[in-house]
Amino acid sequence: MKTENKNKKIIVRFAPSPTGFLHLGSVRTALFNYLFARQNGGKFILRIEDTDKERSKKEYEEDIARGLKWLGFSSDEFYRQSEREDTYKKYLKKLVSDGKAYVSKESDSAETGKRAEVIRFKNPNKKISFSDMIRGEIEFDTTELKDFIIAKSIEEPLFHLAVVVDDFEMGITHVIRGEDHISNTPRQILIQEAIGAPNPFYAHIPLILDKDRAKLSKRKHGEKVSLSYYIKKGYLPAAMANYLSLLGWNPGTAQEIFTLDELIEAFSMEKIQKGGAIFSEEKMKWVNKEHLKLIPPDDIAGEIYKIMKNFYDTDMECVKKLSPIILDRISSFGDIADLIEARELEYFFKKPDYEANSLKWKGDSDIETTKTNLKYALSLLGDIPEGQFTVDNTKKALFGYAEQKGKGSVLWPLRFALSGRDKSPDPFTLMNILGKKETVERIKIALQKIQ
RNA sequence: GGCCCUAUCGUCUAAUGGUUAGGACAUCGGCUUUUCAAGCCGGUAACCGGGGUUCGACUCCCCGUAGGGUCACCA
Repeated sequence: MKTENKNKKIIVRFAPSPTGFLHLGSVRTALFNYLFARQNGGKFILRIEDTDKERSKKEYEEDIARGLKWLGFSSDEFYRQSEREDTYKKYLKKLVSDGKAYVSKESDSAETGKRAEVIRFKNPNKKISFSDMIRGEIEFDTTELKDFIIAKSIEEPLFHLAVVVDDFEMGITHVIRGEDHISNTPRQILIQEAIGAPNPFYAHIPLILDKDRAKLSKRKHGEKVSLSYYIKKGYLPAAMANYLSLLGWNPGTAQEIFTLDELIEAFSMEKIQKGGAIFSEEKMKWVNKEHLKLIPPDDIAGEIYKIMKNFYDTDMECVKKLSPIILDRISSFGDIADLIEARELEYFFKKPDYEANSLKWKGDSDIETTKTNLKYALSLLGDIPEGQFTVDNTKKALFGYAEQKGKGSVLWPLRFALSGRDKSPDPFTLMNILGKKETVERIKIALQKIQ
């Protein structure tokens, strides 16, 4: 049954229906199609399957286009099925006149609201088998499919007819789609045979599953199945593609972090998994963080600045200092807003407010020790010139004393005086960011609080 | 329920008849300029069950079991 298209240019298509926001499963289908096309110098076609006029919405089509653009999956051709009805009509007419399809009178249309007449495909009732590139030989007995409906009327084709006609006319060589389409394949092959179209190669990729091992569905999981949710969360397009590629595929090496170009290079159909894979936001966060590390520091600072300036009166110079400690604490840009909301960054912009008792290290018996240490630290810091408040210099100045008196006893009060929080970066980093003047002021305030 | 697909640590996966069953995420310990975060080091953790085939099965075959997909005038 295999068609002789080995030497032809590879042409694939991503064919979503605009009946909802771009779904993660669709994104991965698009990704595999895109990678396969680009790797083989083939064509990647985007085809909007909007034959269902009731459910198709322009905003969903726009969401699909926006998502693909964001991911960087450029398409070579674009089609909208709603604009190709003349073509389907031509095939439908031919099918009917050839006796391979017929207009069927339906009963009980009055109660169900369904049409009195539809076009049914005349099922030859035979066994259909095809070789799936991922699963191997699959056989169906089409008898149970009966004479299935291929169009509501000569003007209104349905899914199976439109798909087969388009794949034929567009010269699709490989149909790469979700496993949920396996059972649609025999119907489509039947139609291919009826219109004299060659059979494309098929590759049915496993589904993306939820924690309960069920298909990721909008109904059950809401916005988390939509790409737009992750765009909003500040994930990187390359990380998204990277993580999704790892769901149901592996490169055959230990490499896990890939740019899109590296993915195009490494991709292979043979390495696609057969079983469904559970989506893990945890691992995706890790992949995103790895991609974050690949970005030049100044670019990261730029992104952070864009977000920070909405909350604090700050400038690029300040953000560049803050950037490394923020990067350590986020896995996507969306986490920055969370950090700000949790007031984790507030003390960089405004003097902290806290109880004097918090300054005391848990190992010290009384706050007098805290006071002594803070005072002495202040004097040590005083020797460092204004512009040279680097991590190294402050460390050099304080460390001997800290080791002598106990690191916790010296360093904790210092850190707390600067941040006012139980959790923060270490005092040396804090001093470097705050600068000498602010550091000295905050230590003096701490000393006053103790009295 | 019919038809179809699938089955290795909690999760994503490697292994293409011979391995102490490997890696990654998560988790748990430890380390670090004694809070976090990040980083580094280490630990726990898997071949669904039963039959074959074979000198030898995670790997091949069969039967179970479990999970999933699909059964529209949606796509």
